[in-house]
Amino acid sequence: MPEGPSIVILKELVQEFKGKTLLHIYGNTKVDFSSLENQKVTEFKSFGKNFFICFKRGSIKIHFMLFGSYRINEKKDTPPRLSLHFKNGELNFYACSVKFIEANLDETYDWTADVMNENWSAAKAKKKLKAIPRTLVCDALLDQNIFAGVGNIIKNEVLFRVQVHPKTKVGDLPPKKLTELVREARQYSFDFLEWKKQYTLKKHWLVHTKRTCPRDGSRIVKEYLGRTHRRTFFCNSCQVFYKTSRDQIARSKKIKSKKSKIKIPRLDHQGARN
DNA sequence: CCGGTTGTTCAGCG
DNA sequence: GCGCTGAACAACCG
Repeated sequence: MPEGPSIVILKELVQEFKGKTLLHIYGNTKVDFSSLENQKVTEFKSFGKNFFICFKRGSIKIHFMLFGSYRINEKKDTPPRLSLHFKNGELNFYACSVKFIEANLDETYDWTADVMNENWSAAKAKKKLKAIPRTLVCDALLDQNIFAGVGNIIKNEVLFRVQVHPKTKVGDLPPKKLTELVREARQYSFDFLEWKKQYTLKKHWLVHTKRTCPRDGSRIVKEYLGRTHRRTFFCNSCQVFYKTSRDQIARSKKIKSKKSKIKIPRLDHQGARN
């Protein structure tokens, strides 16, 4: 449920409650929302993996984390974290993080960072990436300040699509590849949205949970990579491990300064395959 | 029945 | 006080 496109689907599914008056709200959340009763839902919004139910006096922020779920006009057997009742139906949320935001959402979030948003800015994403050259691309794609909405599946699929090895550092990407990566993060998210709606998302996975590469038939590698050790699937022969010569020089200088005579061979710009 | 996970926060460490 | 890391949390599927 949790990646950005799934939240966009939720937003579309609840439109019948837009403008409707909240008659009753309850749940096992610690936050008290009773003051929102008899208030009208002004809007539903999404930012990355966050879902918002907006009222004049503030917004309920829902994050589904890994296990959250929802039901529209039906209930699950377990008690809801939050349940909203309207004249025309009900909205139930389970096992999710719930918060109340009083501040104006437009001023709280950088909407240019949301890959599903109409205000998404590829240029700003590139600028943010250039500021963190030593970060691995697999971590950069999961950075919600740069690619809000991108999750682990999208990360894996995007890296395969642009043929970049997950351990490549952001600063080692050739400029064209950087551009491609940023474009694909948004593009794949919209493909994800369409396939999810058609219930054919899994069928379209190229590497995520796969065992063989659809491109050259070689074995797909599964490793737990990056700062948060997330499941990463990739093809070692198709996805290029970029390493700039600058990196190589810096390393060889360091070694030389320690009186070592070992010469580090310079790699060309295409870099070494792992 | 157990192991694993589409994610984030936060305590505890150096 | 920072940046980093692993633990904790949660529910459902195979």
